[in-house]
Amino acid sequence: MEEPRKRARPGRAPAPAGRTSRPRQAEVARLAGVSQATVSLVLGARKQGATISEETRRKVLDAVRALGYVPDPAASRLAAARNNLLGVFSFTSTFPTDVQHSYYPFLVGVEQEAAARGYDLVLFTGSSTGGAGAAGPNALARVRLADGCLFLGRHAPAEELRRLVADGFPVVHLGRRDELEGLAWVGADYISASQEVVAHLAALGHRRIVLVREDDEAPASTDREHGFLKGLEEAGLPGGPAAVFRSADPERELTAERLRGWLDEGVTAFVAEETDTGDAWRALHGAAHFVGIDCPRDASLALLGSPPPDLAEEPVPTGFDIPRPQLGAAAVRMLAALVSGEAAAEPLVACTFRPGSTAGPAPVRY
Amino acid sequence: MEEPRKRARPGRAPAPAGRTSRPRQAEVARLAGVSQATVSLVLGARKQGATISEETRRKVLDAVRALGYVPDPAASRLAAARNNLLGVFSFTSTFPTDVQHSYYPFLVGVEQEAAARGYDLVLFTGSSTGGAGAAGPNALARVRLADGCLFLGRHAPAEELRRLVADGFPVVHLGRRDELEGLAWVGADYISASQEVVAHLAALGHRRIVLVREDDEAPASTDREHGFLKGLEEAGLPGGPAAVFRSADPERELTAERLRGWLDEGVTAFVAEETDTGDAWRALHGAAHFVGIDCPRDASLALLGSPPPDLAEEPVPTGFDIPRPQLGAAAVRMLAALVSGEAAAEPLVACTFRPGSTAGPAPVRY
DNA sequence: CCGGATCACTAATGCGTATTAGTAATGCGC
DNA sequence: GCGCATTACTAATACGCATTAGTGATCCGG
Repeated sequence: MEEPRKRARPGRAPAPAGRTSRPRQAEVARLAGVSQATVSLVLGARKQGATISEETRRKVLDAVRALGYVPDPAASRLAAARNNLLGVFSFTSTFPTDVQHSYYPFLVGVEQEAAARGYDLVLFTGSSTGGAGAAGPNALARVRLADGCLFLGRHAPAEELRRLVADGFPVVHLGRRDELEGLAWVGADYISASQEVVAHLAALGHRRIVLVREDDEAPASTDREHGFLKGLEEAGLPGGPAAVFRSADPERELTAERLRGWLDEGVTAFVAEETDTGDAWRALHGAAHFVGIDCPRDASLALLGSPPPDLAEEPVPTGFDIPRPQLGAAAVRMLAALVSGEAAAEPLVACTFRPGSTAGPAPVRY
Repeated sequence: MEEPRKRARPGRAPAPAGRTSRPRQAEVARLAGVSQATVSLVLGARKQGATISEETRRKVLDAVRALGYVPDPAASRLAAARNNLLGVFSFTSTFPTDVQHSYYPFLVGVEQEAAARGYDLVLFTGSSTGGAGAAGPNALARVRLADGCLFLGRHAPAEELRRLVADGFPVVHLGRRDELEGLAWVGADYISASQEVVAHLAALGHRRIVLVREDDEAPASTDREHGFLKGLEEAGLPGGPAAVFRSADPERELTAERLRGWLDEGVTAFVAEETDTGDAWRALHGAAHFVGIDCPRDASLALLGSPPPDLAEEPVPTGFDIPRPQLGAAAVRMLAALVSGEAAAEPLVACTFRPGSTAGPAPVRY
């Protein structure tokens, strides 16, 4: 009878005998007198299924301790088909030298929430993807090594994001982003927060309020205007285009004369939006100062967001704070939900009202 | 004839058909019309062995791009290879709410250097209690997923670090750490920097200089003292215990009287070490102010490091800056060297002398 | 035109753990 | 004492990639 030709065994070269490598589940199993599968079951502590006798469990755990067994994360993650890695992508450096413009406040929340859920974070930057893979149309390909990815900043290229989303790769954008169909995002609820600020002013007796905003169409701007107008309506105050001033260089600047004009018309409160540059607030603040307004007494000011760093020393503006850490945490929650296929989490995060000291009772007119 | 009983096939449940999962090498191979092994060979670009025709290589790479294939890091690691990931582990939160104590400045350099070398960073958060890594005795096990790991802060548990090192896992500690045999580290060269500051003072004519330090034995402290004394010796100035003052509560505080005493003895320059709290500098600065010293004229002050944030507004102290980003970069270089088995890189990073305005010519004594 | 060498690839592993089908052993009801 | 459940395990995968022995094919020298 023809003995089947003994095929040689390809594959990995045998490990060098010298080094005592760290123990595997197989060694633990041998020592405990059980099978490798049993060791895995004892250690896994899975919710359902297998039942293990108390004695076996003890034997296994003793062996684990005796050998100092530590599971190999690579193997665990491979077998579980889950890396427990969440990507964090920012097109610019995640840690820019200029701390002011960094994503630091978001990362605080991202890190916490990720840690709480047992995820580790992989940091990708525009430059890092250039290292491993070409920075071509597939610059974002490398993020696929994670189970899902969080995108910071508005510079994430739409085409590539679309591709990831289309492939079913879990993606969450930090900051509202509606133009991209199917892209999950989390953002701050500027509408409610702005509305609340107006309500506050109205409660203080202000009957005419003007919003100063910049002339762009970012969602963050339109949301604030929306909330502002909603707040006016709710309080039964005059809204409409007259209540909103769009500053634009050089035609329409927020001049001292313009401010005086408003005051003469009976406007007693002014609201500025927050932008990257803080220009709206700076202009409003500057004009008010120039005109010589005694801020909480003659007229009230409010800021829909936080002041720019250079104005941080001034009296705290009435307005709201964007809870950046919570935003980061919410983004992680949503990403985790997508990764595990659960129902999507809440995309909007509430801002917190900041009383500040630039708003007071409306001046009494005789 | 008895057909051998068709044994059912245990193992993993089939993947849910709905979701298009990330592409595998197998899919790439199918698309390119080659075997999975060929894909691996093309992508691996290993030094020796297999030769691949130019055409096949092109077909494979095209397929890789078309599918957006990215290797699974866990699988790569398990197959005893690299995954181009470097871990960053901090026992405390990497992004603490308190920005002052953050590792941010280091991370700036870490990220840059890692990106430049084609590595991505994985943030392993030590504070993670739930989820994947229970905070038990094996909190550090997760880092083995990466090719190597950088440890920040002095809280990394020695036992676990020792274990990693013993297993030959590449580890670099940011900050000197001699007590752990075989642990690689990078640190700032406090000795040379301190010596340089003393040399500067000596060149300005100061003949008696006193070091004010706190009463602990951290390497950062002893190094500075070492460099200080070395500087004195080099300049032919009196050293010995009398030149060093260890402040300790409540017995030995840096009082105004003590300072006056030194001045009377002919001391014309004072040097403080930098610590987490900045207490040494604060005490020295405060006492000098209290005594009414006109700083660069009556006596010179120097700080071996950077001032605490609350004293940042004061005149810039003469001393040196710790180049934190460069330290981070150096740590990555060393880690990369360990990972690739090259010769170890330089562990010491030079500090940069900061002229400042608190040191001037020694006052002339008549 | 045949033996050996080189080339270009593929088949068949192994890495260490998680999962699941299967299987003895025991308990239980009637 | 026979079926049926339950309990407590184990055998046999699969996960995705790297590695290596092997296999045709082609080339080359004599």
